[in-house]
Amino acid sequence: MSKTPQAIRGTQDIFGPDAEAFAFVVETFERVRKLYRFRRVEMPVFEKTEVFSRAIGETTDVVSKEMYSFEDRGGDSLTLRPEFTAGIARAYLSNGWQQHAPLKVATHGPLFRYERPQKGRYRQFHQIDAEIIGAAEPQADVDLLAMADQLLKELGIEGVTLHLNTLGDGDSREAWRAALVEHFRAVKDELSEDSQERLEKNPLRILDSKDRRDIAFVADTPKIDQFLSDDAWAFFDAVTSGLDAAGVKWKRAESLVRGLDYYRHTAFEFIPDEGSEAASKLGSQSTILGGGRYDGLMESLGGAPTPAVGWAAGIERLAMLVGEKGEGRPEVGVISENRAHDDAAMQFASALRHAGYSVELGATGNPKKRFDKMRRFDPVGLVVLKDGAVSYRSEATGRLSQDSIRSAVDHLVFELEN
RNA sequence: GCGAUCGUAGCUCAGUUGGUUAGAGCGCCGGUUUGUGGUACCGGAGGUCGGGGGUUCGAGACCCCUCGAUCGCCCCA
Repeated sequence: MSKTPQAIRGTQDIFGPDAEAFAFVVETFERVRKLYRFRRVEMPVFEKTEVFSRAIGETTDVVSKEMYSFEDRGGDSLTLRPEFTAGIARAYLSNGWQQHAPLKVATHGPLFRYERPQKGRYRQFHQIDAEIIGAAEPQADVDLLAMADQLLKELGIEGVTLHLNTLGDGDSREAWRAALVEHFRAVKDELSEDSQERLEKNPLRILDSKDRRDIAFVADTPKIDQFLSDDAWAFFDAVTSGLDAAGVKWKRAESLVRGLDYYRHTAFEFIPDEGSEAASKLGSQSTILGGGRYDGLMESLGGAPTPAVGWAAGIERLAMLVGEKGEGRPEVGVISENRAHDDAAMQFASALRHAGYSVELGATGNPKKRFDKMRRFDPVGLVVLKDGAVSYRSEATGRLSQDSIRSAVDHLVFELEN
C-alpha cells in the first residue's frame, strides 16, 4: 500500500452495524449480570508476566507461545492480558477481597493473544467475563451457568447447547490423566503427529482430536467417571440437578476438557449444534462461551486455597450470532430549506434533543440536497423550516404520533417566538 | 507454527492466451430538473493495480520475496 499506516494484524476497526451488534452484546450482558447481582469490576489490561504464567500454566499454548510480553523501562516483564481470570484472581488476593466472599464479579474488555487470525479469532479480541470467587458449593456453578444461559436467550441466540463435564477433584483428574496416557501410549505409533506430541504435553486434548487416525482410539478410552471420588460425584450430581431446577438444558460431554491447567470439577462450553445456522456462521471457532471451576488457581498465585468458578465468552463470536443490528431511525429530522434558517434549525434540534427525542439535523451542505440526504436517515417525524413557516409531518407510530410531534413543534414555535 | 486461496477507485467488482492514455455500478463533489419521503439528466474528483525485486520489446496479468485478508490444522472465546 501507500505510506498510510495499516492496522496491526489481527486487530479490527469495528463500525456501523457490526459495532451496533457488539454494543448490543455488551449492553445485554450488563443488564443480565445485574439481574444475577454480579458486581462490576475494571481490571488492568496488563499484569506482571508471572501472574499469567503461574496461574494458567507454563506448558499451555497460551503461555508458551501466545502472550504479548515485553519489558518495561524498569526491567519488569509485563504481559498484555490473554484472559481475565488470572488478573481477577490476582486482584482478589492483593486487595483482600476475601472480605467480600463469596464475591460475584463481572467485567468485559480487550484481550490479546498472538495467534494466526481466522474467522472469529483475533489478536486483539474482546470478552465478557463472570466469576464467583470463594464459593465451594455446586449452587455457585448453577447460578453462574443459569446466567450464561439466560444471556444467550436474551441475545436471541438459538441452536446452541451447554456441553457439560466434570474433571473431578485434583486426584481424580490426575488418575484419569495417567490412565489416558497409558492407554494412548500403547498405540502411540498409530496416532497422528499432533496427538503423539499431545501425549506428553496435554493428553486430555487427544480426546477431541479431529484426526481420523485418533478417533478410532478415542472410543474405548478410560472415562473420567471411573475415577471420580464419591465427593466428586456428589458435586456433579448437585450441579446437574440444580441446572434442571433452573430450567437450563445441558448435555453430558464426557470428553470435554479445557485447555488451561487450573480447571477442576465443572467444565463447560456452549457450542452451536451441528448443522445449525449458528455453527455455519462461526466456522471452526465453535466455542462461544466456556469456563469451569478453578479451585486450585489461588494457591498457584501464593494465596490461601480458594474455591472459584467462572466463564468467559467472545464478544465478536456472540456478535456474529445476534443478527443485524441497525443503528436505528432518528425520531425526528430537522431541515432548514436555506441557509437563512440554519440557526433556527439548530435551535429546534437542540430543543427536541433536550426533550428526549433523537434528532438528525439537516443544516449543513447543499440546501437543495438536504431532503435527499435526510430521506436516507428515514426519520419518523420531519420538521422543515422554510421562509415564513414551519411544517411538520410524522408517521403515527409510538410516542411520535402525528399529535405528539405537532404539539412539540407548536410548543417550540411558541417558545421561539416569545 | 503448518497448509490452501486471494489482494484492481471509498465500497462491490470487470479487465480475453502479457499488447495504446486501466473500466463499470454504487457512493462522494458540482450543476440542471423535481419540490414535504428512496426523481431524472449532465459534469467532476478519486487508482504509481497491497509493497519490493525479477523475466520480457512490453507486466494489473508470469516468477521470487514481503505485508495483509480469508479458509482449514493447531489452539481457544
